[in-house]
Amino acid sequence: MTTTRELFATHSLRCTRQRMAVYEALCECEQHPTAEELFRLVKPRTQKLSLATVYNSLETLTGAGLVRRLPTTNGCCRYDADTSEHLHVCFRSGSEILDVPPGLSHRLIEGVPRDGLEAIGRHLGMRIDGICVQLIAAPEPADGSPNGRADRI
Amino acid sequence: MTTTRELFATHSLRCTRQRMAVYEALCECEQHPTAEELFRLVKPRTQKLSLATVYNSLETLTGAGLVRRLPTTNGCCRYDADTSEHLHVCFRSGSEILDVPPGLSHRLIEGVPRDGLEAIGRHLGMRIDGICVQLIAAPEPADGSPNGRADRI
DNA sequence: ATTACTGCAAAGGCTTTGCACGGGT
DNA sequence: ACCCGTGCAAAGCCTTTGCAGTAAT
Repeated sequence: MTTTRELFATHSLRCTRQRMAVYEALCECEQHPTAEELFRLVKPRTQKLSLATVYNSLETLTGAGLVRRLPTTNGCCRYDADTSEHLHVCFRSGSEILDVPPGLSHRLIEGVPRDGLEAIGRHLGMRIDGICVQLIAAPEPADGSPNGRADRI
Repeated sequence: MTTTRELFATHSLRCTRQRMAVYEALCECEQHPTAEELFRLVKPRTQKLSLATVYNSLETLTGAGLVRRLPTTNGCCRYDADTSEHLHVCFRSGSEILDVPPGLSHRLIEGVPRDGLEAIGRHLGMRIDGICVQLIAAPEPADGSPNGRADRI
């Protein structure tokens, strides 16, 4: 078990009270909060914390690779301290993002054909070095309505 | 070949000059533009078009299922008139989104275990009715640098 | 004739930035 | 002692909204 201090040191990050509080709170979050949500969560337990610092910390941590920014469809970023490759479930409402359990995440990510990715990378002159999978969830209709069934995709 | 008029009629959408121009321009786009980019593209060929109307049109078309909003990581939405399930490549810079060729898209999407999705849906009390896959691309390093190789994922 | 859509400009979220101060190394 | 990180408030970007006029059905 490495401490936040050690982890930050490894990445040449200064251990400020605020930055550590932000990171540790994010690590404990099951759902992936927005900057604002994280601020409201961390603020009460931390003296002298501003929203700007939450943004700055998240930016720094993202740059260091300790935090991942999750793409969203409503212009408001969400953050994840689990940087391992795993899937997310997003609600059509855009209200929340959840993790898919590791088992299924792993199964799907293993199913990705490596050679295909490399081919794309070569074609673009880029390196494909990450994958982001979001399952889109909509409210379950009461009856078996004809459209939008689970097998649509 | 159905015309835009017919398509809109099918979805009970009014055929305004602006809305049709926005939709047809988006259909022709290879890359997936932001609202602003689309506006700059359509404006010269369309009399009386405002940016607000581009936003309104995209919102309406998205609601009708003719257009898809692509999640991004920088708080600025991109749009895609191809609503079939396919993969995207996103650059770390956030500057652009490209399509993955249908062949590989299809191969990957077919690899998704349906039973797993259904299990997740049941668990959430939701219906999983879409999937969004983004491959993340970074500039190819000149040498074979140790970290961030294509096989990281 | 009715109703929805448009343009314009203002307002609204989310995020970044400039600057002076304080804290980490 | 040095320099980065912080707080605050202002500015910035993207998007939505209110309203009066216009166009589609």
